[in-house]
Amino acid sequence: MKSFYALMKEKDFHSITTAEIARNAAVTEGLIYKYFKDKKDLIYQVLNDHFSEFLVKIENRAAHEKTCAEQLEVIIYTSLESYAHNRVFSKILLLEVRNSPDFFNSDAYGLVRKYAGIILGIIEEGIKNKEFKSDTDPHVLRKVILGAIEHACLGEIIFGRELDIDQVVSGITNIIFNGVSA
Amino acid sequence: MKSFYALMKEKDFHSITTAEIARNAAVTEGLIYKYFKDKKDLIYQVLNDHFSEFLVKIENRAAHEKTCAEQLEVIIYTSLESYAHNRVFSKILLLEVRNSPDFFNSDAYGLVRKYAGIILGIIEEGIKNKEFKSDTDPHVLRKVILGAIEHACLGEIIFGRELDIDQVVSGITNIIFNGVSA
DNA sequence: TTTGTAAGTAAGTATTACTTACCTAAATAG
DNA sequence: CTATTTAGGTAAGTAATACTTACTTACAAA
Repeated sequence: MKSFYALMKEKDFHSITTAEIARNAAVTEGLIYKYFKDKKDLIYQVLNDHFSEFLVKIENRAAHEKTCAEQLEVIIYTSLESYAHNRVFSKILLLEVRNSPDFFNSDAYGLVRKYAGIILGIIEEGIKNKEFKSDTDPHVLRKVILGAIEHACLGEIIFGRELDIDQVVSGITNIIFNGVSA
Repeated sequence: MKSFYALMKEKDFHSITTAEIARNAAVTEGLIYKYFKDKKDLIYQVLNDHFSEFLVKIENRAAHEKTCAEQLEVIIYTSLESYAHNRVFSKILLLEVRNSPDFFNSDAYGLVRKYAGIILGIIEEGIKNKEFKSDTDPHVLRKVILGAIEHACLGEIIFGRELDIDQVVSGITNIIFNGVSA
């Protein structure tokens, strides 16, 4: 996993060969298949590890905020920060696994659902306690938040562009909470 | 291209073989490489065709709206509609091409940039004519819009879930224009 | 009538994900 | 203290598949 992770820093999944992973880890190719079902399984497990850590961070930080708006803001911040600081993690999650159907049966996808569930819970709570407008569609708001987070990272992941996290977070939250209509 | 397109309806890019594409088109494998640099080039050209049509539709419809808000709304609507009605198109664009660096040198990517440019132009116009708040960050607003559109389609693309376009469009525009804070 | 070019084929080749059969060492159980 | 299971590891395959090469055919234009 370490060897594969290191290779993912430099190139995309498809152009990393199993021979390369093995050589880099100073083992033989066959050994990979003692621990992983196939090459894809390897990427899922790496993702799983990083997503676990990420989730813990999210939950801890959100627990320290009182309003739902603040909780959402800290989740947006933490997500952008994690994606930006760990390019391999975000590369895997946003570019490499979505096109393979079996990802959606993996443990890693279970964590993604948990993450999405936390956000939905906060939104619903915010509507219930009148913090958010009652006509807000919780699922759509979640789509907007997740979509904004993911799209905001793409430039960084793909082109290596620097991302000004504070600026983007305040931009996103400002739009979502207050809207842009004058 | 037709043969490949038909196969993309049923399976993902990686599990479609060149042999299959050729057989399905009643030609030999070698012929593919007379017209396309490699397998990836085939997908880029299919995407390019569909994106061209999509762009025309976007531009036509937006031209009929007067306010910038209405223009953005019709773009969101048309994007969701196109993605939802053409699963292969959206599968290619959102799941299959982003992980290959050479996509970003393709003609198809040029069209994506044009699309993004149109949206940015409308946002900037809206800020200039005071339709949108002056502190709106145009690039961030665009990220939110594109992210929301793309994320909204993922469930449909990946799991084949039905998407209620009108509901999602009004949900997204309501959030973006008016915000969710009570 | 010649020639250049576009459309097409058949039979490769190299790469690469994955498998199989085997080996070794160290726990663990009787 | 021995016997046996099991975890860690290897070497040498194999099948599949993206892509290449050298050749053929048809036909439009010079």
